[in-house]
Amino acid sequence: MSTRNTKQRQIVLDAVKSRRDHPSADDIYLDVRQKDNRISRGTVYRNLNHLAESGEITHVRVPSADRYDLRLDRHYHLFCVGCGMVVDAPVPYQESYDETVAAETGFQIQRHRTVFEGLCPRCRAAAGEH
Amino acid sequence: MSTRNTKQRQIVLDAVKSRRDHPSADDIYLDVRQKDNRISRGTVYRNLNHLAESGEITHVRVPSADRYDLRLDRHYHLFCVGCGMVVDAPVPYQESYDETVAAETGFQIQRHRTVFEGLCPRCRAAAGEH
DNA sequence: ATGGGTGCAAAGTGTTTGCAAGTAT
DNA sequence: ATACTTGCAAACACTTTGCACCCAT
Repeated sequence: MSTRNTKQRQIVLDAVKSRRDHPSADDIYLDVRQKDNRISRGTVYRNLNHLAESGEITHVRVPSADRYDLRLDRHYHLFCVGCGMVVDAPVPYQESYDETVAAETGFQIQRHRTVFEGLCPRCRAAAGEH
Repeated sequence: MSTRNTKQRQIVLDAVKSRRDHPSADDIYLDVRQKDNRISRGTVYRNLNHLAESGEITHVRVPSADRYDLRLDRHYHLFCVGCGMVVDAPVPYQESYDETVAAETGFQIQRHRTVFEGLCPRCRAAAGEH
């Protein structure tokens, strides 16, 4: 056997699934501590890695700290450089890119990750009023 | 005045411009030490940040450590998950995405970053021979 | 029973920063 | 002369890990 269903792993998975805002590992840690205040950060990180590797959650790379996502389909993200908010991007994953790049480079492509950078409406307004 | 041409900054810029392999800050630090063995890591990091902000070099976000690029036009990258090698991707930057996403989300988009993940030919071969 | 999982704390990585001294303008 | 820069080392933020104990299978 190589995977066990521990109480901690389940709590971490539930925590990710109950949020729509692309939480960081520390966000999850804080949520998880509400349910069981003896879970350690190490356990949260280990389980997030494990769940992401096994495909039960998705891991999103953005500046400062990685985020986690309950969506399993491939999609892009927007990152607000003002406040760090992450949201899903309304453009489809371009599967053809992976084939094109593989064919032209000889790489065996697994996926690509796209992150749009800019200011969310709120931060834009805040920046605008100088 | 807000920008000075120090010997250190010039050496860092030259170091980035003399490489085609998307070096990390530490790679640049090591190169730079060949020319002047008193330059500190802090100075290298500060100058890389400064040069990237002023648009004289480009900064590439990939796992483990950021890289720097002498190319100034927007383009995508490939990252080998086996050896960490970074190369330019042979697909064009999709400017229309930025407009679409801005229009649909209300974000003020500055750019998007795309990184393809996979195995380079060498690592693929190494993995293949099991 | 057995080997993956946990809690804890320490150790890593990569990067930033406070400070006093140095230097480009 | 002024204020941006530097070198140094300490501090940071995020994440991983060694170890002894624990528990799901």
